[in-house]
Amino acid sequence: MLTPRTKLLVVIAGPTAVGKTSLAIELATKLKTHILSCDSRQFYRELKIGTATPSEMELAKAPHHFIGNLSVTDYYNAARYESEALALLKRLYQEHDVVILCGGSGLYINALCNGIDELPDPDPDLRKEIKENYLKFGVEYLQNELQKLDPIYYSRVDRLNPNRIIRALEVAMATGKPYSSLLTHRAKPRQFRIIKIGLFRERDELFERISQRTTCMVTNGLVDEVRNLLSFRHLNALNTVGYKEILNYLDGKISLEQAFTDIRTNTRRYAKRQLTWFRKDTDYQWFHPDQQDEILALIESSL
RNA sequence: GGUACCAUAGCUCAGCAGGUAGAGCAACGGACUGAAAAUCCGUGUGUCACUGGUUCGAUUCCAGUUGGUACCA
Repeated sequence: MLTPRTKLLVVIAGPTAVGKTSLAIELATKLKTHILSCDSRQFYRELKIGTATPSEMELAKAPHHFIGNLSVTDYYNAARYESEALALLKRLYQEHDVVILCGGSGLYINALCNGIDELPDPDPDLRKEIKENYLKFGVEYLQNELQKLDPIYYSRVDRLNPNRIIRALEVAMATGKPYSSLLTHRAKPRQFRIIKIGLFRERDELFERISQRTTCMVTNGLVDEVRNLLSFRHLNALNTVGYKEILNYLDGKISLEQAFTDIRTNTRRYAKRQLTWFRKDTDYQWFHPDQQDEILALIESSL
């Protein structure tokens, strides 16, 4: 008796500039399948150069999804990604046994693999109001409100992180329930199996690649890309490594040379945070990006 | 060649009237549930250039050596 073949999601994750894109394309070509990008900034079609979005040539080699699918003016979040990616996977699995998820946004990868709790999207007016009070009365205001509305979360949250508390407050105010009571910390069941592959390079090697990629972005016209986005500078999508620094330059706050240096530094820090995130997920099996054959063998043995 | 000054963390530099040292930046570690390339927390990582001398004790004082900078030749 034949058992139905279970579908497989291959997660290719790792720090920025490690070489995820080209490996994913190679794998997708060999497995004749699609790539779901999971990069919270490559969603935005206006952010191309500074986010190292795959080139037209690369995109042509394998079907990609979630690249340039949004405008910087669109609102988006990890929960939406979860439902959209799940819906897309359902379709793709009708014709493919394996699909590749490729990206460096840990929260979004988790949202797809484990699910994210059902919480309300932020109400912009409410968020604005809380934020104004925060700016007026400081983080103590946030802490006091949280202690009243959700003492449990208050006891364990990082109380100096305004974003965390603002989110907890807006959920508590919108639902009338403590934020902590809505978090299940339970993984949602999935109709497919998942293998997680982490890509790793020595720090020196990674930093060298970051440095070279930054030089490349500049040559490819990053400054012009940012200049064309000046009217969108207040949007969250522009709060991104590569864009913030060039904005500082265009504002005359720093030299162009300094902006490049800052991009390199901030990209290294971003890579470090990504590594911290992925390291704690013990499901990852780590490979050097050159170990394509080993990775392919692992995937095929899982099919 | 002479004179002066300098040599302390990856970098820029404090400091010690003698009791083995500390800031900023960088770096490193961590947190993370609708902002996540975001946001936030933590950590000094050192042959105090080298070799001697004085001293109970030298990174600190003295001499020499090496390297650097400036000026004079």
